[in-house]
This record gives sequence, structure tokens and C-alpha cells, in this order.
Amino acid sequence: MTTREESAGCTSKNVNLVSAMKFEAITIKDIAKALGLSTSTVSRALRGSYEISAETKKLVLEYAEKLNYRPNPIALSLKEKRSRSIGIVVCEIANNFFSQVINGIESVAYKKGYYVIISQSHESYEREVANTQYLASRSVDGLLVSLSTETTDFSHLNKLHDKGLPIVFFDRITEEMQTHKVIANNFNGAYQATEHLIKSGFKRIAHLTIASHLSITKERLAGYKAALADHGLPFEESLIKYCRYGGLVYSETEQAVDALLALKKRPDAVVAASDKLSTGCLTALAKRKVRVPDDMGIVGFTNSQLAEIFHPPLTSVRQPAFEMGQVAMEMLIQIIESKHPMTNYETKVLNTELTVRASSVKSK
Amino acid sequence: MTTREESAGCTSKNVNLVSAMKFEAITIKDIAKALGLSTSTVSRALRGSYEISAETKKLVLEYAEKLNYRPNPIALSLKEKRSRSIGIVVCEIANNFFSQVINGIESVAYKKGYYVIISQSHESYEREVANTQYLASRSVDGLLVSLSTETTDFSHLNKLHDKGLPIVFFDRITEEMQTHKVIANNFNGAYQATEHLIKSGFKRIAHLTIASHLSITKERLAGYKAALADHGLPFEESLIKYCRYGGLVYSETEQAVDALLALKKRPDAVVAASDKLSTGCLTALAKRKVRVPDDMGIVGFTNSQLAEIFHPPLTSVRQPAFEMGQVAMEMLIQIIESKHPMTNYETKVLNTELTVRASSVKSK
DNA sequence: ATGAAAGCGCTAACAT
DNA sequence: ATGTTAGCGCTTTCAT
Repeated sequence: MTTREESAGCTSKNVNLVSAMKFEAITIKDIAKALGLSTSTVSRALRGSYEISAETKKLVLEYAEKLNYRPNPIALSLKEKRSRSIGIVVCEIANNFFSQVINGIESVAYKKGYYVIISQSHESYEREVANTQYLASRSVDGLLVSLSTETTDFSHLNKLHDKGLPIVFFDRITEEMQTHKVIANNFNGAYQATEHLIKSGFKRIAHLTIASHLSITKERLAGYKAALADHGLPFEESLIKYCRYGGLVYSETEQAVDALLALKKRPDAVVAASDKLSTGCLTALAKRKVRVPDDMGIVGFTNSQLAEIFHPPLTSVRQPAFEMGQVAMEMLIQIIESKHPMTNYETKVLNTELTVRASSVKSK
Repeated sequence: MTTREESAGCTSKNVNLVSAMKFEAITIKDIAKALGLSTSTVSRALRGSYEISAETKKLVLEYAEKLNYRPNPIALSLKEKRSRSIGIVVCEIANNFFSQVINGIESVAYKKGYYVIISQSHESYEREVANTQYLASRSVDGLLVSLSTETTDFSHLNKLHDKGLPIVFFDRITEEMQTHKVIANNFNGAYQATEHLIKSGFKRIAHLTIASHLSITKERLAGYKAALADHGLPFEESLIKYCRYGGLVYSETEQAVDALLALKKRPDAVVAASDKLSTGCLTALAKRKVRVPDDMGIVGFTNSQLAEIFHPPLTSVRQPAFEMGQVAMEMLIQIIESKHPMTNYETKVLNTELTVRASSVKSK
């Protein structure tokens, strides 16, 4: 995954002669001068305008090709107030789910000629606002955002959206803004996870989840509750543990697990609502010598490919992250490139996938 | 980790009235007009030039503050040919090592007021070139790069570097370019891993690694060989398996593992040289019912925090990824902000950390 | 079919 | 202390 060279800690000598002089990249002006044309003619020739003679076009095109001319995107952005780039705002890239979503986004963006600028909020509202602002000022043509756990005020996004910046939400969305959205079917995901535990014989099922105001949290909680209700199990508030930052810091998860273990009537299973929470829970239980699944069953929302080599292999609810990214990017492009103001927005819900492994199946 | 909302598959209606009109962000000109000043006065006042009277400054500053004025970074870039942003070129962000490096980079960048643009090559030379070019044309002030596995020609980077674009390499570096570099001590990492297996009683130790021309590959291989030699074990070429893309695709790893298992004299342990290779190897062995560590010991280079919940817990060589990112970014800033052309470059080598777990310790 | 000029937002050299 | 002007690279009216 990483790397290195020959000897250790060496210091080589060399002079970078031109550190002040910057890439005198070739411009339209250079071409014009060389060919004795005006810059406007060159510009038009380059974009194949019909009012330029075939010969001139050929001349310009060939010369440009020869010099490997590349239009300056910055100048273009300044002029056109668009950049053929889009911005992504997520909390963390060091996360299976989000990095897979990003790959999905990129796969579509690349095909359609858009560049992608990734930014991380690290679950901080302040960082999210700063990133959003920066991306907008960089003239991104649109934004793909999954809200930070701290975000409850959407004015930074609302203002941009009102001014016409296309925004598509994915994963952590908000009802307060009308635009395209893409989510996994979290309700069903949690429902299936919980039902599976019930059917496997677990009776007191806890739910380890993220900040309570997040859309994903609400939805998953609703699925969990519905499954309990449908199978005649009581709902107990004390079995729900919220981790403000979704387990971004391990200690958060650890405390929640300890709180569950300390309950007078200890749960015999847990549904973990995120990648970090799932692995964190497994880690915490292992450290406390709580045997999984015999002492405690687990099903976790995770997009890790490693679930099957965990000890024990982790029953997982997998979100279609890559497709979510693809769909979100397609939606965004649709808004960006639509001639007319959008009139109806869509919320696309993609199915999750439950894979049963040892962590949720009692050995006996 | 992910998210969702209330009901499924709904379609809401709303009109985005201004999708054509773009953020009429407030400009220096607006301020000038409103205050009856010239744009240059405003500009100077904004950056606190000493030749502007205190009152004017106050006036401008307050008005700008009130209107929440933000300078347009695109215009700035066009003018100054710098952007206070830097570009990162890595193969994959869906990788513990790289996402941790990126976090290190960002932590320093944020403090110093630089923005970070992340791009992925997906181990494709072509993509690496395209990304590099794009970043340069976007006037990034510098580049932080870890080479793709396909890259053997460095002219795309060399040209930019010759033109004065500061570049710092990390992880996968090249001897062919003189600049700052940051790497883990891969030689020692591999040496320790191999020696540890030897001391644990393993006799035929294989090495599962990345493309042979990569700096990291050479270095780790050297460490592996040195450890064998120092302990009187023979080196056998057949025990080295190269995965062209470093296990980016699982099948690659699987084939390599199968090749090792098919050897007449099967190895009894393996040193895996990357995150993907380590976990891929563990997965492949599990599927083939090869017991770890009894049938096969493993030590893997990995930055996963999950190594201890693997089955079995994986003995790991951990690279100081976060620090590597910090150091690389600091070095880059040093080049960017140095008044004089750089004259001597440094290659910083940071220590790896071996953590012994069950995968490399025979049970008996 | 081609050119001249203006303008995107900003800074800086050059007046005054 | 403040204003005028030019220019970064490009597109696009508006001439010609």
C-alpha cells in the first residue's frame, strides 16, 4: 500500500532553477501572434465556429495540436462562471461507504467530462460550511453532499441553492431542502437486520446508532422499531445508544457499548448503524471478552469487504454505495445541464443487502 | 456511515427559479461603487495596505464584512497564477494508508490556509497524467504525489517540475526526480516482519508484493532478503509473487496465493506488502481452509485499525501514514513559500511499527 | 470571414 | 492617500 526507496534518511542536492517562473503555458494569444491572426479568430477556430474558413481552422487546429495547447480552465471559469467540475462534501473519506460512493461519482464524472473535487467535513459543521463556500467560490457547477453530523442549519446550502447552484444530497439528507436525493433503503436495511436477529433467537436487541437528528438515524431507528413491533417485542428506549459522531472517535463507541453492557437487563444482540460503529462494537466486545454471537449477536451496517474475515465474520447490511454515487452524479448532471429550471425533484431509494455471517447466528 | 429519510421513493415538486442566474457574489467593484471609491482603493484597504487612511480602511472593512464579501479565488488565481491550493495524486482513497496520509496532509494544509484537491489515478498511468495536468492547469501551488503502479515514465511530472511547480513525493517515489520525498522505512518494516516470522519458527517464507518496479516493492523486497540472509535462510525467487496492481482487484491476490499454495514445496508463511494484499491473502486462505497461522503464518503491511478483529488477528507492519502526510505537506509548503530556488532536497524516512498478533505465532 | 474591444474579479505599476 | 489603467486567458458582442 505504501512505499520507499533505497537508503534511509539521505539528503540529495539539486537546484530547481525556475521556482519563481511559472508554467508559461501556451495561450490563444501565442497562437494568434504566431499565425498572424486575432485572438478571437483563434478562439473561434478552436471551438469550430462555422464562421471561420476551413483553411484557417485547419491552420489553427494543427498549430494548437503541435504546441499541445490546452485552454486555461481558470480563465474559462472566470469568464463563464462554470468550471466543468463538481464538488463533493462528505464527513470522511477514510470510510468504506464514502470512498465507494466517491468512486461511483467519479466513474460517471469521468465519462461525462467533469472533474471532481473532494472535501471532508470531519463531522464539523464549521468545516462543512467552509468547504461549501470554498467550492462555490471555485465555481463548481454543482455539489454532491452528505451532511455532517453537526449540521442542523442548512442556510449555507440553501443560499447557494437559491442562487441556482445545483445540489444533490446523498446518504445523509434533509427534508428542509427540495432537490434530488439518493439514499439507501435504511428502513428496510434496519428492519431486515433486526428481524434476522429475532428469527435467530435473540430477544433483547439493542441499537447502536449515530446522532439522533440525522436522516439515516431516524430511518434506521424506524426500521428497527417496526421489526420489533411486527414480532411482538417491546421497544425500550434504554436499548438505543446514540453516538454523536457516529463512532468517528473510537472512545464514543466504547462508552456506548459499556453503557449497554452495564444495563441491568443486558441486551443479547445489537444492530449497529454504521461502519465505524459496527467495527468499533466488535472491537469493544472482543476486548471485554464478550463472546459474539453467544453472549451478544451483532448485525452491522458496513460496506467493508473485510466483514468475512472478522472474528467472527460479521453479518452485514451493505449499502449500494457505488451505485448511489453513480445515481447522485447522474442526477446532478441532469440538473446542471437542464435548459429549464427544474420543476420536480426525486428521492431515489436503493436497496440494501443483508449478508448473514456468524456474528448473528447462535452456535448451538 | 450512511443514511436516508422518511418514506421511500417519493417525488416532490419544487421550482428552482434561478438555475440560470449564477451567484452574483459581491465584488470589489460593488463595494467601490457603494462607497464612492475606486476598486484599487478598496482592494488595498481590504489587504490592509499602509497607504490607505485608517478611516477609509475601516469604512471598507466594515462594509465588506457586512456584505460578507469573499474575494473570488478564480480571479485571484488567474491574476497571480497561484491558488493557495495544492493537489494530491494517489492511486486510491479507498485505502487505509492513503486516506490516513490525506488526513495528515489536510491537517497541516488547513492550519496553513491551503486547500487540498484530491485526485485518484486508480493505478492507471493515463489517469495519473490527466489528473496531474488538470491540477496544474488549475494553478495548484504544488503537488503531493504517490505514483501509480503503471507509471514508469515521469515526463508529465518532470515537465511541471522543471517549469517550477513544487512537487513532493510520498510513499511511492522515484529516484529519477530530485525533490523532497517522504517514505516509511520499508526496508526495516519488511526486515522486522520477516525476522519475526523466522523467530516464530517459520522456515519457508513467501513474499506477496506489488509491481516489481515500484520503489516500495524494491525496498520491502530488500528488507525481506536481508532478514533471510541474516538468519541463514536461502532466498528463492519462486516464493516472491508480484501483483501488478497491488491487489487492487481481489482476483490478482487470489491467483498469487493459489500459485504459492501450488508450489511443490509450499511456503509456511508469507509477508504481504500492502493493505489490500494482506487482507486479500487472509481472505483467500480462509476460503481455501488453510489455517492461519498453523498452516500458514502471515505478517502484513496494513494501516487498518481492524487488524485486531480479523480472524485471526493480523500481525501488522504499520506505516506512520498521518505523520507522513503532515511531513509531506510541510515540505511542500516549504518549497512553495521559499523565496529562493531550492538547492537541496531531502528524503525523510519514518519508522514503521510491528504489532505482533496471532497470525504469526504458532499455536502450539 | 475576420478583427477590435469589452469584460469576468482582482492586483499593481503608474499617475496625481 | 487615492485614482487610472493595464493585464491575467478567454469568449463574445459588435464592427468591418
